[in-house]
Parts: sequence; C-alpha cells; structure tokens
Amino acid sequence: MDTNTSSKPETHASKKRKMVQKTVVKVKIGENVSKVKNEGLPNDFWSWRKYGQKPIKGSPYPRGYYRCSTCKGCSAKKQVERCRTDSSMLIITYTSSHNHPVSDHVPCSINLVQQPKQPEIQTIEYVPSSPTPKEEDQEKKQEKENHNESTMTSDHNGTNEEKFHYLQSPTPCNEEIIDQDGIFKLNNQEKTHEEMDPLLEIEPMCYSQIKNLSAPKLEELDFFDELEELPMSSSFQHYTNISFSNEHIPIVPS
DNA sequence: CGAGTTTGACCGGCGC
DNA sequence: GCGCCGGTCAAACTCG
Ligand SMILES: [Zn+2]
Repeated sequence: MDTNTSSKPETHASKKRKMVQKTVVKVKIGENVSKVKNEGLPNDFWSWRKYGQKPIKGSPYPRGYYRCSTCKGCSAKKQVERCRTDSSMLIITYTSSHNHPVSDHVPCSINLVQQPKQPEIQTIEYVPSSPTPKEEDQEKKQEKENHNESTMTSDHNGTNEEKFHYLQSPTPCNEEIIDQDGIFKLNNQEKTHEEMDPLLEIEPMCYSQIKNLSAPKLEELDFFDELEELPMSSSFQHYTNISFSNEHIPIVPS
C-alpha cells in the first residue's frame, strides 16, 4: 500500500462504479444450452434484451450486454462472453438482481410498492482471493483456467461446487427445479460470486425466514439463488405471495 | 405495430 | 490532455 505513494486515487472513496455484486457463471455450450434450448427455455428463466455488444480486448470474441426485459424497472444485467481459447465456453456475468418474481410480464406493481429510494443491495459472499488486477494475470489465469477445465472437465467440480450446493439445494425436495439447475452444475458450470464492497455491511437477513417460506417451495429458492439477496423482506414476502398466487411453474415434472 | 436485435456513437474512468 | 477501454444509449432495422 505505502509502496505506491504515487497517485492512487483508489484506496477508498473512489469507487463510483464497480461496487456491485458480480456473479460469473461459466457454461459450456453444446451441452446444457442445447438441452435447455430443447426445453424451449433460454439460458435463464428471465427474458433478456440485448442492449449492446462490443469486442473486448484479449478476446477475439465480442461480449454481449443484456438487460432484463421482463420488467422495466428491473436493473438486472447480464454479460455474455466467449472464452478466448474455448469457443464452446460461455462466460456469463450477472450483475445486479431482479426486483420481481419470475412471473411473465406481470404488472410490475411490485416495483411501485418499492420504497422511494434504495441503496445498492449489499450481499456477502466470498472472494476467490484472485482479483486479477493485471491483464497479464488475466491471461495467465485464463490459461490456468483453461488448463484446469481441460484437465478435469468433470471431476474437479466436486470441491468447488460443494459450497454452492448448500446454497441452492439445502432441502432436497423438488428435484425438478434442481434438475434444471443441476444440469448446469453437473455439466460443467462454475459459479463464482464476487463483490467488492469496502464497507461490506451485511446483516443476518432473514435467511432463516426465507428458508422457512421456501422450505415447502423450492421455487423461490430457484430465483433466489440468482438473487442471492433480498431488497426488502416485506416485499419479498409479497413476491412469495404473488408467486404462490399465480403459481404456474414453468417447469413441468415431465 | 411492438418487442427485440443490430450497430455506431457517446461517455466516464484510468493509465500514460 | 489524450488515448485506450469497457459500458450504455439510441436510432435503425428485423421479425412475428
Ligand atoms: Zn428482472
């Protein structure tokens, strides 16, 4: 830290951007995508509207920017990029979260119910101790990753995924939903949660509550999995209610 | 026609 | 101050 006495705008109070949660998911196309496509579903349950596409440095493939089109007030974003060495590897980066249930184009009344102002949500996860601040490192990392996936492909995920497992399937009840998710995981998906928040102010939240509500219903957990955070507990309950009311599980057991 | 994709321009941060 | 680079907007176009 002190080593760099020269200009260092960072350190604190300089992150206007980039302090939001970042969920990186690596998917291998040709496996789950095909399968999912077969089901008639996109990569996710929500609809995404592409709002930009730009070539990124260090990768011959462009990166697509998607936004949630389900709701106008939804700030959920998604970035899809292709691995530099593995064209069959899709790197999807999720930013922000949805403020509405998975329902279709249901009236966003929920949004209106939201409070007038709400600061960015703060979630707590864990940092893979690899911020990769240098692009050189990035390249290295990519190579490493590539090597990794090339080497293990489907036998290393056990360790890393374990921690995710407890996150998404704490209650082995509905395998249908989990199946969808399971496909990704089982296939070759890696989920990494990263967030750089200097303040990191997390509260116990109502995880227990959620568990309570979603105990009988894994649905919430499903989208909650992507949400991995709740804007407001009261509203969240509202979602649950709506979801329960509307109730049209997009996934059929058969 | 509307929703969604395409594509170039625009902008803000950061390094030099 | 300028150029690089990543991210977003918006107009035009496409598809159903
Ligand atoms: Zn959304």
